[in-house]
Amino acid sequence: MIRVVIADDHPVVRAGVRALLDAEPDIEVVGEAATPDAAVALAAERAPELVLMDLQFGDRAAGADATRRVRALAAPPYVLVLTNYDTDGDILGAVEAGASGYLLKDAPPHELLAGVRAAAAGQSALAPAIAGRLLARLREPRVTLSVREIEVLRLVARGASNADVAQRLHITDATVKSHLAHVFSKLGVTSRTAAVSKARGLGILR
Amino acid sequence: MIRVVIADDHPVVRAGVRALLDAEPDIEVVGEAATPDAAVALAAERAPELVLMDLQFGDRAAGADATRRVRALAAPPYVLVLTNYDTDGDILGAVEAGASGYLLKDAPPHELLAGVRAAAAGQSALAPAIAGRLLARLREPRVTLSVREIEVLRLVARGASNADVAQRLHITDATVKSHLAHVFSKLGVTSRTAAVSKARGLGILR
DNA sequence: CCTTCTCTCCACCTTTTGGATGATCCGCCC
DNA sequence: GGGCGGATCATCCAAAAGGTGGAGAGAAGG
Repeated sequence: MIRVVIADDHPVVRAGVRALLDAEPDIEVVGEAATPDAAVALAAERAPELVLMDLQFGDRAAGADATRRVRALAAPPYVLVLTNYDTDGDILGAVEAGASGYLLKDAPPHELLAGVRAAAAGQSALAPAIAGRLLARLREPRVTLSVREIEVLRLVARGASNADVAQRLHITDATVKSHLAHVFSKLGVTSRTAAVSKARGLGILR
Repeated sequence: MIRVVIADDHPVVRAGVRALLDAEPDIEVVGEAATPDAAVALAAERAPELVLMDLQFGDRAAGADATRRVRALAAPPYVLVLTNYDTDGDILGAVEAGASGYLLKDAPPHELLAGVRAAAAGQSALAPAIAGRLLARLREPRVTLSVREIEVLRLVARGASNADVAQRLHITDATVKSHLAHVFSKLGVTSRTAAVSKARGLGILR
């Protein structure tokens, strides 16, 4: 019997997953959590084999953090991430946090069940679409922006001009341009708007 | 007995809504649809009192269109929109398409049930958070971009220069600038990046 | 200790973008 | 038919953004 805890802030989704899992003779849902904190507490208390974790709690990507904390427990259950959207940043964050697998909510039920059984057995369960993305990511040279560069880019993404950014960060606009030039170079683009677009796609900006 | 059709591309969500509704003695789920087309067909065939419609099918906001088609049927069932995100554009589109109500998937079950019963009775069912947004929107002067303007803005959002846009749309860059000038004016901004940012916030761009 | 990075900062010059203004054409509505 | 808004283009000018190059400070590592 696979004991499962469901962590998702959407009651509808919890009910759906529970309905799907309860119909299986070898799977038992032993708890539901609506918040990351509750998820960690439940995982510690009920000691399930598996936690089905949503990545988006509220508007935050707090699921990755919760995954990390669950995996840090004394007898860590496996964590299977279940989410509806699939930006590269989310995936990477979840895997780094110790998730055993990554499924999309629009996956057919049999795929969900297969993922649960695989994860509970200690195997990896990646949705095919996700696996492809991860591989693509590995092939690409890792793009790392410095803290300052991200700071600048975030302001730019909100529509700030170089002068705005300079003022807000207490630097000259020449420096802002310099940071942006580096960002452009790293991202392989030639304009601020393109940089923002690409950074979004890479999960650097939300 | 309230007869309901569920339209959502996520099997998990369908199972969840069905589980919640099936537990009620006065509600009967008479069909599930995974695509907009299937939703319209089912609505015509089963003649439910109510269609619970997701807005996001795949990556498109095809739910609004499906809502419109359902409301155009001979004996139109009420449509209750059930979605997880709440950008202003989506809300407005759904209401304009003839939706009786708008609920969020993170709403507690009793709110969902209340919404279903209200909508089936012909009343309006708006989640409080949504109602507030709509009011805020009404206070603001209506921002409407023309098809062409959105087309231009979408390319700009991907990092295209004026020349790129001009080439892709087979117009001169003077025209591109003209369109963008109008967009800036309508959105109350002075730069392309700010326009993209604001348009995203308003739900004009995804 | 010295090299080598990275991050931060800045100045000069060129290209792109935005602002202002005006004009033509077309489809739609009263 | 006249008015209106959308789409198209043009020109001129000012401002913002991008390209290039360099310099200092501190961390990493031989």
